[in-house]
This record gives sequence, structure tokens and C-alpha cells, in this order.
Amino acid sequence: MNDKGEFDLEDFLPYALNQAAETTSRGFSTYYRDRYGMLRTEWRVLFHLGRYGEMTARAICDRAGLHKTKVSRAVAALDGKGLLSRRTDPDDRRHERLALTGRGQGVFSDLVDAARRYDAAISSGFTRHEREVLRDCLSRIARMRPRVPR
Amino acid sequence: MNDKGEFDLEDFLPYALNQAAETTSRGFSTYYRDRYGMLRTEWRVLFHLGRYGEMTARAICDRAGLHKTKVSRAVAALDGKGLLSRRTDPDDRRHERLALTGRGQGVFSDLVDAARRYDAAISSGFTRHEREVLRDCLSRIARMRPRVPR
DNA sequence: TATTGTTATACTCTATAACTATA
DNA sequence: TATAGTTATAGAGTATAACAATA
Repeated sequence: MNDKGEFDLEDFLPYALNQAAETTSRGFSTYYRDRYGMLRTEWRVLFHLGRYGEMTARAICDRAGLHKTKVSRAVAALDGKGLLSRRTDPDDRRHERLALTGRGQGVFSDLVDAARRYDAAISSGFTRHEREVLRDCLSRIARMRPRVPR
Repeated sequence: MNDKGEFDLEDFLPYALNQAAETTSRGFSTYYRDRYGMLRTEWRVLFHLGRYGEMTARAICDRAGLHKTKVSRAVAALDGKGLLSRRTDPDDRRHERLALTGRGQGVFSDLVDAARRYDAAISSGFTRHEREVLRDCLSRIARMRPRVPR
């Protein structure tokens, strides 16, 4: 709200969050798109396999909070780029065990390094205290399921 | 980062911002979609006309930071719903002067009230200090044009 | 030639339903 | 019948180029 109690869009939290999210997403997606032709879901799936090791698509869905259709398409794309391997579990042939290839691990390393640098670059303008408050607020908001009150 | 210096996605600012932005956007877009069948750009265009009064599509582009194609389509949709009127400026027939109709102003009032309540509901879990830091950080991030450093 | 606004097109992201194969 | 994963489709968001009308 401004001095007169009028409502300005900049003060509306969903708008402010969206502007900040778009700004930061763009800078990073440019990196993985230009270098590896990857989409956001591909980066997230690659990240989970690189960070936590071999797992099924189902496990990625659960851990990453992604729907199975998104994961399915991302896995196919990463496979097409030679970044992951899929092998059917002989004990239950519905499951596919997914793992990064050597190239996939290289891309993972590069992207995690880039992400660290990117995060540091964005955070560098803030004090330690501001960073902590920001991250805490964001994680609490992400766990809400807010509705417009009556 | 966690204890071991490993990178977790929750700590990556673009990811944390995106999760928070999606959470808050969803709760509010549900409201204007269910009540008025509106899309996000329509809400933003309606907001600017309601808040700042009659103006041309071009002025909305400049003020709202929206591309003219988005504004053009949102204006057509709001017009179709009877929420705004368009009249050609007789002095320069390329310009259309846009203004909310009575119904449009009613919808604007309802949405601004809803937005205030929604914002207050989200903010209610935070201290005054946290709110101030959060909003300040978000507006500073939104003005950045960050890139991955080499 | 430049500006206002529209139309066409394409790509990304999200969401859901229907399907195949396996258990 | 339930689960893992795929395919199809549609809606929403974003981006750009080409166009018509006017100046």
C-alpha cells in the first residue's frame, strides 16, 4: 500500500514473487538451454539423478514433486541427449532404473557449479541476515496452500 | 548448501522463488478465474485501468511492462466480458482510449479487496521485520538482470 | 518512415485423461 | 485391480515476426 492506503501491484506478494522468480529463472535457464538445449524439467530430473544417484522415474516424481508425465518426457529427452541410461529392473519389469551416464555426470557437475556461482552472484547484494530471512520466508510460503479469505 | 557443502535444490534461489511464486499465484488466480473467467494478463490490465484510470493500450504496456500483443489480447477479452470500453481518439485515430465500464469497476473493487485479504493472509505468519526484508529483497531481485558468472 | 494495435506462429509450462505393459 | 511409465491433448504463459491502419 502507498501513503494513501491505495493498493499498488508492487506490494502484492504474488506479483513481487513472480517478478523475482522470472528474473532469476531466466538468467539460469538461458545457461542450460544455450549450452545443453535443456528445458527446466530436464535440469530438475538431471539434478536429482546427479545429486541422489540411480533411481526410478517414480522416485524422481516423489522426491522432486513432479508429475510422472513431466518426468517421462524429461527422461526421454535426457536419454536422447545421451545424458542418462535406462535399464529395466529384472525383478519387476515395470520399473526402469535410471542413472546418469559419464556425460550426464559431467553436465551435472557443470550445472551445479554454475548454479552455485549464479546463486552467489544474486545473493552478493544482500547481507547474511537478509539472505537468511529471504530463504526462510520463501520456504515457509512454499509450504502454504493459501486461499482468498472471505 | 547442507552440512557437507552439497548443493540442495531448496537452497537454490531461483527454485525457492519459483516454488513460492507458484504457490501464491495459484491461490489468487483460482479466485479471479472461478469468479470472472479471467487470465493473469487480464487481471493485470484491469488492475492498471482501475488503479490509474483511462489510458491507451500503449500506456498500459509501458506502465505494466507487458508486451503489446499480450495487452491487445487481454483488452479484447475484457471487452468481450463487458468490463472495459474502447473509443478511438478522434485526434489520432491510431489510439484507443480504454476505460473500465461500471461492471469493470465493480470487478476491480472486488479483486483489489480480495488481493488485500489474500496478501494479509499470507503475510500474517511473518513478523513486520520479516515482511519488510522479504519485500525489499524481492523488489531488488526483480530489478536485476543476473547471468551465470564465468 | 514511424507508431498503434492486431494476427499468426511457435515454444515453454502445466494439467488431465487415456493408454500399454507388467504385476 | 493396481502400479510404472507413455502418449495425446488442451490450456496458459511467453516471445517474435509480420501485418493493417494511421500519422
